[in-house]
Amino acid sequence: MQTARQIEIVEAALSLINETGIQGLTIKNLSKKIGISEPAIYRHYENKVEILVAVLDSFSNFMGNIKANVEKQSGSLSQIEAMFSAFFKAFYENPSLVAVIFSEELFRNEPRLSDKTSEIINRNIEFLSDVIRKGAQQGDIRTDVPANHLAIMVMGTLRLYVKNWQLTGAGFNLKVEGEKLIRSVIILISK
Amino acid sequence: MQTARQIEIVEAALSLINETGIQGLTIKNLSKKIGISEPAIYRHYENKVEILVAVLDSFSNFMGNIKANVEKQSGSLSQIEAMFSAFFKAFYENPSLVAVIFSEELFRNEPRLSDKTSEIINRNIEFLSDVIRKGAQQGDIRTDVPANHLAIMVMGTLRLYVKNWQLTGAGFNLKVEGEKLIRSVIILISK
Amino acid sequence: MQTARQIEIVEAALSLINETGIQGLTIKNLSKKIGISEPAIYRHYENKVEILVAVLDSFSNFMGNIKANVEKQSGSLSQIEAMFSAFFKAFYENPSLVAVIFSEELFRNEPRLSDKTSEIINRNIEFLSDVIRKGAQQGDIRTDVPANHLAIMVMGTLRLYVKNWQLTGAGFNLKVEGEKLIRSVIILISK
Amino acid sequence: MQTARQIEIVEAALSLINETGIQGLTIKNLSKKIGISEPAIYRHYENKVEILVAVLDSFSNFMGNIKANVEKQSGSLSQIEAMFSAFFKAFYENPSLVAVIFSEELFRNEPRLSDKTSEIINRNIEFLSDVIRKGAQQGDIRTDVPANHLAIMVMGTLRLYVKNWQLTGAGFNLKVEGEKLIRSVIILISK
DNA sequence: AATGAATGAGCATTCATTCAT
DNA sequence: TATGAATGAATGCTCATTCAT
Repeated sequence: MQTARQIEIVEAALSLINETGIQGLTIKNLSKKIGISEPAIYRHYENKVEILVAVLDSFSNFMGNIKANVEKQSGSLSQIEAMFSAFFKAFYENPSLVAVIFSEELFRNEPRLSDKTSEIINRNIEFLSDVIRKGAQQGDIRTDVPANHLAIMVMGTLRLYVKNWQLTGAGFNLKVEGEKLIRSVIILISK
Repeated sequence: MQTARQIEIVEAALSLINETGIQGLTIKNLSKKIGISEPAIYRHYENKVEILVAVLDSFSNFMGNIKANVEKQSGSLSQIEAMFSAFFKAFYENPSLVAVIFSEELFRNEPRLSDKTSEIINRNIEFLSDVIRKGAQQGDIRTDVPANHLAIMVMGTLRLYVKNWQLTGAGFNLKVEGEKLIRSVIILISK
Repeated sequence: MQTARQIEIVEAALSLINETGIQGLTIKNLSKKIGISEPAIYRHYENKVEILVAVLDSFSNFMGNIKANVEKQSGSLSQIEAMFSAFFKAFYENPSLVAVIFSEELFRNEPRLSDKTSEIINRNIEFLSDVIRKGAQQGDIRTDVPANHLAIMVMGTLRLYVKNWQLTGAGFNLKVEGEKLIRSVIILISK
Repeated sequence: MQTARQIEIVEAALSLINETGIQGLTIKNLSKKIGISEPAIYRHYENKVEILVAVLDSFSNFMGNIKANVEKQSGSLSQIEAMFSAFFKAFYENPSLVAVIFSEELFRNEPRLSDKTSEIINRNIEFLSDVIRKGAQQGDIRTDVPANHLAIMVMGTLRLYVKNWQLTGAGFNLKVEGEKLIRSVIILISK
């Protein structure tokens, strides 16, 4: 379980990553943002890597929640639609998350972080593959293309779209425009 | 024009990024790799940002070359196929490039770098959109989905696939497996 | 008088010094070893110096006990023999003590500690000098060499031998080998 | 070979150890003493341990020189006498060395340093044992006590005496009083 | 008697960059 | 064209100690 301070630290880290990139996530900036001294941070997390692990874990949980909700939907296409919607909504409301999902390059030096990162990506693709496979069995999704290829396409589309949104400085309405993209994706993978 | 030393520096930077991530690209490491002193670097590039600009420029040129070749192909689907093939081949033979294409997160602090980065991404999507639009006009590519959506899907698929290849430590044959993915993509976007 | 907790702290400090050197004696390590919080330490000792003073005092007491027992022996040579024996036995059974006896270098900054340290050394030499002087008067110990010189030799021999034993990682049997050394020392100083 | 700056750093380290103990040997103090910035130190030594290694090496060389001179003497007793004399003279003129010879306790955490330290001690005892053994063969030194015991006694005497001199704050004339101690030692080990 | 939370001061080290040669 | 020497600013982290509870 996380203490209130730990949650506060993770949130501060998240928004710091969002504002200034991972490079800006220093213990000094973190402590300044929270309004405590630098050593105080170490009372709550053993070191910086542990904080990033917590950030990734919170992101992982957040993903898990989305999936849990998505699975309640009936029909694979509806599930994928719901998944995209949930993602876009979450990123729209909490842009900090975008920075995390694309921080893999920065975590490369620390095995614990890079492992967690690729684990998250793979779990998402795995999940999507399952959904698609079921949809194919039920006759909703096309079968002339392997399910894992479809999964990569769907996930890759999502990622690039969100990334672009971030690069434009949230220059378009991710929720609204995203809905349109979803429909295009659905058309493409439907039988 | 670039001097021999400048090219050497850019190449060293590229392979350093590949081996140790952007974090490992320090002037010290760079000079050690080339076998000159640290200040000597500054004889050839004004500062570190300038080196990264040169890295991105060389990547941009490399992209331009691919596109020029691709345009010689007749038929939009063949062009997309050729583009994918060329990408996979290039990344396969020169994995350092992968690190650069996903380094956006690290360039965020430096406007010149982040601009160049998003410019590269957008140019690629733009190019793909054009190709797709033409293909749609010629009746090769489906028209029930906007061209720019298709472009994002195609480009997003490519990116995520290459990223995954990198994350697995080049754990599968990008060229061979990539060809299969191309075929799936072609199936999806064909009329 | 010392409370149970105070004794516990001194003992923990002693074994911490033995395991990791004086550098490893931090309030954090100390509290971890005892199983209480860091501030709790300050309930029992005003500060770290006070703990070290207590450690030195306990060492001083331990020395005093040895001497008291030694003085019951009749004959100076037997007393010296007994003293050596007692030392070797004590260090053998409680290697932590060795670290303390050679920690002078680290106590230099704190006058209270360095004073206590040199006081312990001097008291030992003084004690030995007395024993030797008496032995000389009784005709057991040679008189062609000043008693205080003999005392330094005897004490110096003891220290270096114990130090070596520590440096070898208790690589030989201090009690058994020590007995042989005692005999050599006795031969040398006997009349 | 050492550069002028490296020698300067080692000497500054040595005198810093002498003045404030090993605890006072920080990069900050070191750079302040030399009059350069902290990072400048790292241009000349890779890290702090490397500086301490250099300090120990210079001490080791200094010991080697003494021994080389000592071996020119004819007769084991003269050699031991000369060795003591040289030691006392060196410590008297350069008290910083005393701090180093007794810093073992502080080097315990760093294997490279603790190894070097015990190597120096053992080499000295070894050297003395050899000298004594030869003296015994030539009939100058007593044979009723093992040579290595005599070596430990001689070396231990030296160490404790020098230590005491340091603890008294150079409160007596090490050279003059030392000569007297040498004579006592010689008397004891002579046949 | 004990603790969770916090802190000022300090530490070794790294970084991009500059300057005299 | 290159280098040895240097630096200001920063980084992650540790330490002994304090304070409110």
